[in-house]
Amino acid sequence: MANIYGEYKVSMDAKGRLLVPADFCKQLPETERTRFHVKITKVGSLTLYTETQWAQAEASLARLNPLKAKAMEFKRQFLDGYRTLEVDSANRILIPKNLQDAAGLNKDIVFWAMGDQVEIWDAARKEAYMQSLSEDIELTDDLFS
Amino acid sequence: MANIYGEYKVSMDAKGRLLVPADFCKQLPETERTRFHVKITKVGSLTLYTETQWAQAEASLARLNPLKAKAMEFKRQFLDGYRTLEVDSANRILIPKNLQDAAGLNKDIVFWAMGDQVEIWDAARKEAYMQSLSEDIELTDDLFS
DNA sequence: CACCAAATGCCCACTTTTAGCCACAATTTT
DNA sequence: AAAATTGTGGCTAAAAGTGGGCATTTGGTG
Repeated sequence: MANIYGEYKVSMDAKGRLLVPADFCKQLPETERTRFHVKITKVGSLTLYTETQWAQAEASLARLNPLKAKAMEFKRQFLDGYRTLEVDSANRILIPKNLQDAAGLNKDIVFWAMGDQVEIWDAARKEAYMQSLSEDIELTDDLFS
Repeated sequence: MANIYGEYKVSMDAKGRLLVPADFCKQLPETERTRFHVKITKVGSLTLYTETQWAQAEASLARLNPLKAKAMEFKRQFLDGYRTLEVDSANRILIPKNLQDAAGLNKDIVFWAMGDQVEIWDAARKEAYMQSLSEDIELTDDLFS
């Protein structure tokens, strides 16, 4: 999977539709441009998965042992606030109300591709979040896997 | 990677395009002249990466452990305000609006190559920044790694 | 189970932005 | 001083981005 990068501003319309930025889209293989998967994150944004990325996540979930309570709890936690989104004829995705609310989305939205990870943020909320990280994080060995 | 040096004045046009100074360009291998990577810095300028430099940064990012919150925070901090820029037929790069704003770019811009690091500054802002460093910084041992 | 309101899908039309040119001014080289 | 290179600005067609109408579906409610 080629990594994709970039921060793109888009505006959400009254119906909750977001344009998938053209530059962003072009970085994806043709086949990955018509459907996405989103999920609420712990930090108040949405994560966007491509079809392939989601397939991987799904495969992991499938391997969980259904007889283990903890495993099922993990699954519920992981899938809380998950949706599949189809891209419309004008290259937009419709964000369901509950996800809009969870991520505090207003008009100004940021599409943020960070390699293997894509996030959708309310512009103001991202601003605030970045502020909260204000001091520099040191890059120490233990941050690597 | 050959180090490159020099400070070049360029002017940004109404569309936000910056000429990549010819002298600067010539110091780069042919293959590194068609695409650059930029990122907002903490001091209010932009950092320019060549393709190879970026590839290195990317490789480091890829090694971060996605399960560590701190690591992901670092990643977000690092990639805040990042974009890939293509060079146009007249050797210019188009600086996206949000980066222009973040770096306070007006008409007079400075391209500043400092060896392994290239920065893009608004001329006035650089002036002010250099002023703010007014007294000499002593070169003590602890400044080395 | 019939109704209503909200949410969604689908389509079209309009506005804004941008990529890709081209022309030319300024500077340097021959 | 002619020619080549470098730097600047602007035009235009095409693409990107935005907004709204209306039909259909969904889910809740009396």
